[in-house]
Amino acid sequence: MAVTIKVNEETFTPRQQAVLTAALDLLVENGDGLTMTAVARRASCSKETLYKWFGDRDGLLTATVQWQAAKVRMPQVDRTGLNAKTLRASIEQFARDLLTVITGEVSITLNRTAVTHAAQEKDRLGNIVLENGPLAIRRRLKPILEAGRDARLLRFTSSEDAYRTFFGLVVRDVQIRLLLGDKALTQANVEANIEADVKSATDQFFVLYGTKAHNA
Amino acid sequence: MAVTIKVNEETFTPRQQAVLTAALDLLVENGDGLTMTAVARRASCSKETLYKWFGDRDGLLTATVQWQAAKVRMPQVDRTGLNAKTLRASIEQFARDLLTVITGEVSITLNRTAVTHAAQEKDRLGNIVLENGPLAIRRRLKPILEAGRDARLLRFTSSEDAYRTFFGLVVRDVQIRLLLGDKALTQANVEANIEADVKSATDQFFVLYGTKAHNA
DNA sequence: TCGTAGGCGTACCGTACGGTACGGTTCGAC
DNA sequence: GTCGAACCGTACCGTACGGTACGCCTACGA
Repeated sequence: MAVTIKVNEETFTPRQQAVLTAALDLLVENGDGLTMTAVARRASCSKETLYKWFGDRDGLLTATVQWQAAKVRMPQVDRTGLNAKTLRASIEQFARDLLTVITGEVSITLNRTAVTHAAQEKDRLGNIVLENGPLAIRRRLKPILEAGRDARLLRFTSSEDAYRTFFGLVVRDVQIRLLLGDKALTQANVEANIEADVKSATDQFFVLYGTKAHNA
Repeated sequence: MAVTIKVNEETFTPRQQAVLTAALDLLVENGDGLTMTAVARRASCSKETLYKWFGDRDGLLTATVQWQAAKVRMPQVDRTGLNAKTLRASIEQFARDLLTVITGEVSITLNRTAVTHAAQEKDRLGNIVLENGPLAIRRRLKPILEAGRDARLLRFTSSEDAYRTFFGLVVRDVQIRLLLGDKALTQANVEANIEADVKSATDQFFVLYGTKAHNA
């Protein structure tokens, strides 16, 4: 099925990006109450322009989500000179990036929008978010994990399973609770605990998948 | 802040339950395209009756979600005669229940609805879903975990952390992918793997939190 | 038998919003 | 200077939907 996501192939003009920014801002503020009129007013452009550029409301929404989601760029971790210490540092970095992203206001908004979209038999936004979120991390993490295995620092049969376990250990119930608007999880609250959670998740991951050599 | 959720205190009449069933069906089918007219037609009742019974659209939605969510009943596990074998069986049962629930069509629908709702500054549905989903499991699992610790079968400092790790190991990225409409995760696909996932998650949980005595 | 309550079906109202049309303005090309 | 393209602002249209009103039917108690 090969979901192909066009990203920035045809870059948006600065003016268009300003419009997308306005759309995202409204999305973050008012949730799904995004109306074409509101975007036009916020971006000081005419509705006609919106329709010319993005086709229809869905097109604008898709462009916004795609444009924002593509901005999430996980720092590349190099796999040269891999040893127990650098491996752990890399894993920790991935955990940190993952937690930082999913707890961000923008990510929450995009995920909510995509979930709402998916509730109407449309999976387009969902795919975009998946592709630029979890799957992006997976693409980058897997090679690291496999390098770790090759260096006899990790042990697993399926790197897919190892990745998903990592995801679970890091994310736990944080994302779903944030998406559901759990008041007990304030932004500050979560962010303050990120470092501890990162450390804890990494530790647990190494307990499950590390070899004896991993804490050399 | 003590979020109190009234559940079935004032039970719905059979007729009302029929209406709620109709509403849920529409929710599952059409996603968020739930209109009062559609519910009225489906339930063969008048819109006026809907408004008399539920106040407004939000009230109907809330009643539907609340009523359905409360139906999710995790089988009670007794903590008498706790030993390594029964503890493992209990944990496995929780994992199975959790996975079964979150992969169900109804649960996906309710969660999507609640997320959509949360995108509009309303956390009411989110709280209901949280309360009857993850938190319900937590309430029932924690005593088991603590009993396991008392019996020196488990070791942890915070039962809250232990619970959340359990949640992560079991759910991993399944729920968010389902909510986002990931086509790669079909219902059948997931359900076929539940048993393997349950076993795997339980094993990992015991590796992390079990004492030497746990596999007696 | 009559009155009343509950409820069905339908018509109706108001509004919000997606989408279109159009006049007016800016600006660059020639 | 003139033309045209791009675009702003606003007015406008059609429709979908939340919410209300009302006429009619049925059941039931006096």
